[in-house]
Amino acid sequence: MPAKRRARAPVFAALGDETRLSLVAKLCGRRPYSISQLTQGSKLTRQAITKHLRVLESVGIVHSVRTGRESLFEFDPQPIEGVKQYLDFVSEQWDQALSRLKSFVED
Amino acid sequence: MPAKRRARAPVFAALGDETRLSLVAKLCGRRPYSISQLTQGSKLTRQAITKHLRVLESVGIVHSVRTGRESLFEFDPQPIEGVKQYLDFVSEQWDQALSRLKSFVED
DNA sequence: CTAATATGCAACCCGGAGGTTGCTTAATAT
DNA sequence: ATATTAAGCAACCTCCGGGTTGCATATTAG
Repeated sequence: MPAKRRARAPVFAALGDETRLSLVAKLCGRRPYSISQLTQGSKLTRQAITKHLRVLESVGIVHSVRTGRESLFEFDPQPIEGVKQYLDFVSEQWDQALSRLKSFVED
Repeated sequence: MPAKRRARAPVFAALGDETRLSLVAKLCGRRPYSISQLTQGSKLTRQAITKHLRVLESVGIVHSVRTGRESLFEFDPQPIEGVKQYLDFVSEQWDQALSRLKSFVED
């Protein structure tokens, strides 16, 4: 279980950036976007966006396929699901702790 | 909505570290821990642990109360819940995208 | 064939994150 | 009264993250 926790930190870290969060928001809603498309509207450089995409890719939130002269990025849900499980675990532990406290006070 | 997303990046970032994840895991399960207690078993210095706790505190995942000569840290669930909402949003968008793709293919 | 477009690669900058050590101060135990 | 124990503060170090610029390369448009 702590092994799983260890594996999740990088996913959280990858989500810990505004730019990457907005990339995820775009990619989870529609099909593949090219790097240029994802750069449109951003104040950042194409290279900066590329770096962010590689970070997301490194933890499996996204994957890329090179087609012709452009590389298309697509969302991948698994890591997000994993991380949600961890958060559910935390919430559950907390609820149980509250329950224990409550029954202790009532005695 | 993008304003909310902006506010969530720091929470994800705070969770994007193994040490802090394990601190959260401890704190969400039982009541207050002092800094010394949280340092027990860790290979890190008390000061390092303190810094991590301050990071968690800065995004509201945890709060501290000074009692006597020790300061006790306690878990706070709200930021985690907020972040879960964001992840649920992402999952939902993705599911909808899949649905649209499916009905497109079926036509 | 040539120009334009989409990326990749590498060097470089800067600031902050994660960690340590050393010293000080406050509270409690003896 | 004194020794311990719990923390806070500050300086310092190293390394990586986020960004940029510049140049090279591969596709595709005309």
